[in-house]
Amino acid sequence: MNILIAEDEKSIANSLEKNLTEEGFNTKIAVNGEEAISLVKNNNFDMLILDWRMPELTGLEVCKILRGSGFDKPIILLTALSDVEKKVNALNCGADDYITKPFSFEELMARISAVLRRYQKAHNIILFDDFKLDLINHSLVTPTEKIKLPEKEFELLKYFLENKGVIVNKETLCRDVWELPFTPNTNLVEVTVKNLRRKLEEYSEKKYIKTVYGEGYIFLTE
Amino acid sequence: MNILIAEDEKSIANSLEKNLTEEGFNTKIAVNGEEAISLVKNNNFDMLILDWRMPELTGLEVCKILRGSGFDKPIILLTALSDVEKKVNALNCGADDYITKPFSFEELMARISAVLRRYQKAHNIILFDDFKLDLINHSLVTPTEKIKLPEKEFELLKYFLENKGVIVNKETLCRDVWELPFTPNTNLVEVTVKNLRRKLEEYSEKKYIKTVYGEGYIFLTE
DNA sequence: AATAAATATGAAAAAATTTTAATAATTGTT
DNA sequence: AACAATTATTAAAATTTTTTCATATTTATT
Repeated sequence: MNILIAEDEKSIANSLEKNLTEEGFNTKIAVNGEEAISLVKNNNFDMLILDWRMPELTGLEVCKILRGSGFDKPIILLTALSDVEKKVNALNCGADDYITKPFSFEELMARISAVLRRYQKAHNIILFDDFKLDLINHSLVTPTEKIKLPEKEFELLKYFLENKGVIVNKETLCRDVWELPFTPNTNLVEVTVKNLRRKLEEYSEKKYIKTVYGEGYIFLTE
Repeated sequence: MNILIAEDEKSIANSLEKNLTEEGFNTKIAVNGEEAISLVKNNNFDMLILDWRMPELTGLEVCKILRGSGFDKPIILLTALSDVEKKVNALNCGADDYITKPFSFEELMARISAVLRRYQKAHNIILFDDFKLDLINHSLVTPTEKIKLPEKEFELLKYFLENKGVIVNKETLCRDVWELPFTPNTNLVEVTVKNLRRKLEEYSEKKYIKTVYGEGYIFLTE
């Protein structure tokens, strides 16, 4: 997950970068609007955080320009000003949300989560790290290619992503993914988990699917 | 495609029914709001056309009640009144569109097409007759069951539905559905078309896929 | 360390899907 | 009606996916 932070105040930018990095995001900082636009052109960001008040090109103007050129990822605008007209203006220029300084990092994270959730739902995707699960085409989209998954592997990965960070046991998987009325006396879950693990390993050295001995599996992105 | 017409003026109701039937829709008429609500409860309509001004329960109130109880199909409100406040009110109560009398049937049809297109896109489905192609689960949903389609049959049916009423030839299908760089010297298209025809025949006596000799296939719903 | 339970792995069997190949049937032209 | 081209159908071969089965490996407990 790649986030661009466009913020001319270095202390704020660095603090945001530090906190977002700790949450598992990859971040880049642009110190002004022009640099932001240039970075967006040359990178694949999943969302933008734009400070409204920057010299030369404001965050709002960056937002307008990017939306005008077809950029469709989530944009959050940060500003010290707080009135309804500004907010309406921001949203009319294509921002997805708008946060007034000062704000807590927790609030920013909640807003980020909300706009990403909305974006994923609107586009029928589930994002994790640099991957995207395409719910329409039943494909895993990596930075370099698009792999059509066999149906059971797709369903299993989708289930894990919808239950990220939660232990799911084999009985639950048989019921919910396989839609079986009872758990069979064979290890089809283990084998399919192995096949999915193998497939993910082709594209990342991270181990996303962890076994919790005696309990089940947990999908983790950190 | 099933449409409910709630309209207390018999001549209007009958005229709408006649015209919509000629366009291939199945229609039912409710003469008042109460009957409309009852019919919605006992039928599976794909959309509603509600006259705003009916005795007792107005179309607007029917709309509010149904939306309140979770009805999520498209609703078009008809009214003789024409002012912005009424329109905002209708849309705020969950109507998808709003047409002022008098209107031409052509305009109504255009509005119906627009709201149905929006509904299908929002729900990731393609409707045809009493069927629904579920683009997320790659299933054909009939009035009685939900059939998961093998991938190639799903892709072929989706392609036909996206090109309804248009002749598509075998070369195009090889390129767009099979994603082949050239047309093979085997009859895989014919065989898959046969398989899909067979599957549709299990659920309808209508022949949707017609062969245009020497040209290709055309998917028709009438 | 020994033991048992749980899980991972590899191979193969079973099932499903797709494609190929052969031939029957249909269409259009002469 | 004869002929050729196109399409439909059938069966089987090929391929892919899913599941089963056997066994290796890991985990936890004593």
